Amino acid sequence: MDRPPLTPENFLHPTIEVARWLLGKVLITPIGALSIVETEAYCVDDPACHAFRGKSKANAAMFGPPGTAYVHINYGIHHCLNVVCQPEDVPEAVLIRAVEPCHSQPGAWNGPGKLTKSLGIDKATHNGMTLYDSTGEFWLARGSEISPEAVTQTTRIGITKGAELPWRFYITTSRFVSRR
DNA sequence: GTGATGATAGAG
DNA sequence: TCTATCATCACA
Repeated sequence: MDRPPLTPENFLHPTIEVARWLLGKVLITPIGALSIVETEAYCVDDPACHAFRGKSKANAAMFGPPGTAYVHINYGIHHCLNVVCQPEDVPEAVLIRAVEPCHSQPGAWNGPGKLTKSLGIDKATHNGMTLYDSTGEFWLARGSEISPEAVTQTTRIGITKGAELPWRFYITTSRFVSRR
């Protein structure tokens, strides 16, 4: 199975497009290959974005170079995995909300909190790592192309600001999306 | 030091 | 629909 890794310039397109484009791509993890079925975009002008109010220690990774992992904790307990887009100092990212196991794997994959828990991702060890290094434990690879009609675009979930922005994408037929 | 906030999950 | 729960941030 030939899966070339993604490259940093893949994340230099507009964040919304990257969020859409990331569907069907493959996340390689120590416990298997997972295809991405649900994403959300967070942009610099977006009030829901953690970096909207400026740089801080917690969101510093979002200001990093494209293809960096930004892991944040919300509600004190849940880790969320993002892929940083845009050049350095432009805090935009795509939240990976759900993945679908390529093979049958144990664990829950629907929902950003469960996803990172199942993968053993935590902020201390994974925040700021690159996601295009095929020698690492976590990286992104090309997968099947998803046709636009197979994708549903809708509003984001679980936020109180900017909730009307239709910046969430998921594969319509996937059973692993966290919510329709 | 104190209070507010939140990109969730799970229960009712 | 409602809320438990806690890391992090803003402010004093």
